[in-house]
Amino acid sequence: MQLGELEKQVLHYLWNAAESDAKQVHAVLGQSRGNSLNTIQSTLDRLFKKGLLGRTKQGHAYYYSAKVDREALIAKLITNVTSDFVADGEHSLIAAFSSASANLNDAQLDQLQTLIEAQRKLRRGG
Amino acid sequence: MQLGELEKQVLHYLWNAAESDAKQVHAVLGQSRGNSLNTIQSTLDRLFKKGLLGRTKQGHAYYYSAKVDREALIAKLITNVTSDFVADGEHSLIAAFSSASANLNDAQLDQLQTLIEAQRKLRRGG
DNA sequence: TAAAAAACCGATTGCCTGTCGGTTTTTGTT
DNA sequence: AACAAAAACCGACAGGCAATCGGTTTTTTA
Repeated sequence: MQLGELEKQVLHYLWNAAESDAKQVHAVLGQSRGNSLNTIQSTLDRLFKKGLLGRTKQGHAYYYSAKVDREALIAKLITNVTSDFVADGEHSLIAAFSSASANLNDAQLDQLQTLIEAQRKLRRGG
Repeated sequence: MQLGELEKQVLHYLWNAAESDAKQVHAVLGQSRGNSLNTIQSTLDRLFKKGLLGRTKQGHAYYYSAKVDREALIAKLITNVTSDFVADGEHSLIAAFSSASANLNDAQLDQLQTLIEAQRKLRRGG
């Protein structure tokens, strides 16, 4: 699943704003980019069809909100883009880590360590 | 940088085979897919232009070989696809892990832990 | 130097995002 | 119910990229 520039901007917007209708998104993004309201509408619709946004009709218009948060999207994109290169049973994140660990600095390594510890604690039931 | 299906297959092939010319790649991949030799040639050329393959002329034909290994490619793809969603100083893998950690089983958690440890060891110089 | 092999060029198809105009449907209001 | 306004929906076109080759040029080799 490929994300275009406008699609990314819309996602960013919806991660920081309350659920919005096309008009509102257009007021913020479309204006500066010179897009028509229709363009924003199409983009919202495409993102909805991709499962990245949810929507409910409120009053007269659809209100859109992000269905996946930023972290989940990142995880999803990583899985998508790497799945053809990781073996069965191998978790893409782990494969990814083996590939990229050298690019993490010490602080980031610590951070990951902490996250793992937190996850373990959760599983121990505490 | 978007990779097509054939491009991925070619990369896979070249990770496991000695450097090959278009003819050889075609013999293995093109045959089964019903591609013409030209198609394979174009694909090799595209991958070369993308910097993913290297090539040298030996005898009468170019011999191609992978210029990036699987792990490096995975890392590159991850960076590409996530860069618009991670802040400066943040690493996409860590963001991804925050959201996906719950999906890893205990063994995978251990595996990651081990990889981190290995990376630390490397940095200590041993 | 001529035949064979390979490289290179250009064109077409198909898919996806961006972009909207125009039409239909929905909604809210007399 | 009728109508105007708002929004959704449809369809079309442009631009970019991978896949796909036919055909021509260049390079090799015999």
